[in-house]
Amino acid sequence: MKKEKFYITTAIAYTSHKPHIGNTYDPVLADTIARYKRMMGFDVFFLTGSDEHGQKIEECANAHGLNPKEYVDVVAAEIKSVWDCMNTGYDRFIRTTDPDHEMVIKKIFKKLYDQGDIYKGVYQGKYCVPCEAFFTSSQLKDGKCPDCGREVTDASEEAYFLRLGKYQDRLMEYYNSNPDFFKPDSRRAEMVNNFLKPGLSDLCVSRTSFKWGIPVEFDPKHVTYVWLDALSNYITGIGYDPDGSSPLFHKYWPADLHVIGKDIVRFHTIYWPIILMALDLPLPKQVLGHPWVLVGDDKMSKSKGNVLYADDLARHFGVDAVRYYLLSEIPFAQDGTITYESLIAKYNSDLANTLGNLVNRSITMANKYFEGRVTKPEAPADSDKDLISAADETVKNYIRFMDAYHTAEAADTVMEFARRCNKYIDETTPWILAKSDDTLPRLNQVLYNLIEGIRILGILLKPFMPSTAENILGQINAPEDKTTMDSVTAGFGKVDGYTVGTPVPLFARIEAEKLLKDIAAETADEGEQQSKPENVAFLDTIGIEDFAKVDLRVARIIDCEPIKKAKKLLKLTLDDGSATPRTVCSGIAQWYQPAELKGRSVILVANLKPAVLCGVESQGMILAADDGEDVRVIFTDEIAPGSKVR
RNA sequence: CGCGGAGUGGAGCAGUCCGGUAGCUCGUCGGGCUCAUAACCCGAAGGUCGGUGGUUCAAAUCCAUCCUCCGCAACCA
Repeated sequence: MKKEKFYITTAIAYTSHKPHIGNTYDPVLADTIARYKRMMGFDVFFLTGSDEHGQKIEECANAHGLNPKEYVDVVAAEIKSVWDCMNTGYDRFIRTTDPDHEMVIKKIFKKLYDQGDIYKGVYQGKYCVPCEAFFTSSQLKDGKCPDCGREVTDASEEAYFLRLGKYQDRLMEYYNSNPDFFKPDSRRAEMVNNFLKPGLSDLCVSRTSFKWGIPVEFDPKHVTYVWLDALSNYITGIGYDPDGSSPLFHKYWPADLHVIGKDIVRFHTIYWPIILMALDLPLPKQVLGHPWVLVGDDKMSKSKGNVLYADDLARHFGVDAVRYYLLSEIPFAQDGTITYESLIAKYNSDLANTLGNLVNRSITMANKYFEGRVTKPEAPADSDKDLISAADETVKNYIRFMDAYHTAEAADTVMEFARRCNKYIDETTPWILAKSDDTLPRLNQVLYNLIEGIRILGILLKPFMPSTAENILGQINAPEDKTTMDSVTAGFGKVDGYTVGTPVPLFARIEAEKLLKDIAAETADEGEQQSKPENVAFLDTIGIEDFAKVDLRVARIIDCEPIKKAKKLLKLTLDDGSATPRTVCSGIAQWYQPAELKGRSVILVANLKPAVLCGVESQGMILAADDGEDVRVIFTDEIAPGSKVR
């Protein structure tokens, strides 16, 4: 029988920095789904990789004194090693700098251009300078910027655009006829309301402002801009070619599942399908936009010092424990959190106590009472029926949850059965059965049921913890053909007998206090080198006359209030030494309360062209230091308003 | 009035569509057991299900309204 195919992908990781545990969730989740599908008999292709172009890479490379290619080689290798460390069994790790990818992107660009889906646009009278945004004439409100209502101006930069409007109705139809396209479904409304209903604006697919990208062949000033380049990895990675694709492509496309973070759902459910429609290719069947992994209540950030890396965690807890944590503790549709404390708690209770101890005590008893040998009883005892039906239920529920990609519920189901097995030991009291020869047959039966239960656990855990599963099945010496999903769906009691090996604890219990102390000591060492600002390239040298054009002076904050509707902005009223108060908007609301700013003096850029932000005119800006995560306003209290800053 | 999600015992979550004794894991306390990794098993305490008002014999669940948090969009001159 021909196997059904299953093509699964992850988002490709951006090569600007080493991926943290949140970034690592994506490939781990996809890997688990891929392993599950393989186990269920699918012919799986699993693609992951790295996204390596763009201005930011150019800047990062610059800051490290490397050329972009040298830089991405280093980071891509780092990403790959983290993925490998987490035991992700991908079939290809594609890099957007791979020659085959670059070649095909050029062809795609050309093809879409030739057929009129990509056109060269010029920002003629449709560019709002303050908003730094491009608008098509249909988007303008009374001929003015729809965002700020100001005049739009001519701009000279040209770029290529992908026509999206043309495909919008077809996309909506696709949503409607494929109710499972969005996972979880709640993302659908967000996309339809925010983007489809207002009408799609064309997508900019080229840039001239930086060089590190795939050149547009027929117009070398331009490089391909991120989304066309990055998204296309899903087809270039398996051999798409406008001039004739590989057998691999014909076999696996369309993708069955794109596993991505919720922040890029928009690109995968709007732009990507439209690119595919333009290429006349079938659309992916499902997009799973998973939530984020937070540390405590916060997003991970360098300056907060709360960044966790998968390889560090794996060093302390083992790869499988980290995988298990991510898969069982991150909810399907809500952000989850990870901390050392919660990881330790989960590790001890689920892995060491419930699962590890069950395996250990069962094998120990088999060795102690029967020298490792247990045989299949003739018929199950009445009192065992509950255990056996629990096993069957577990398998059924597990499959149901895994088919829906609800790994946390599936893991829960597995642990529930492990607990049921532990309870079974108390119910049957093997140590009492061992005291009399009369009850030895019953003892054999009990242990057989236990080992059989452990076999099922081992198989179900394969997608979650590959090496632990192998370890479990190895310790009970499960016959090769009885380590498959088929052997489990066939029902309980399909092994004739076991000769178990020596018990080796799967997960040693962790002493929380001690480990936390060690980790604290370790991070303290690193702390000194940490909290470096994000690498930003230095700008070209300017003359003093250029600097002199900037009118910097001291201003006192006489009033300060938040701007409703703007999360980041505070509205400052300044005394700049002149008679009239001046209004300035500043994006510091995350870091400063209005009350703590009133009365303080800051440095004002006084001759900056005014701009309207969220409906408030801002006449200048104030200076603040920004390391990419944290922001500190520069205060100059004690100096009179209006004083010159040089 | 931009769009959407969430608020349930100390913690993390389920239950809400299709009203009817509030459930799970961890933690705490008490007990049991000794095969096992101070593990395992049983039991108990702990919640006016964000507030208020309404519909109903009956509301965590339906309706209205308010509060708080989060994401997307906009916005860091």
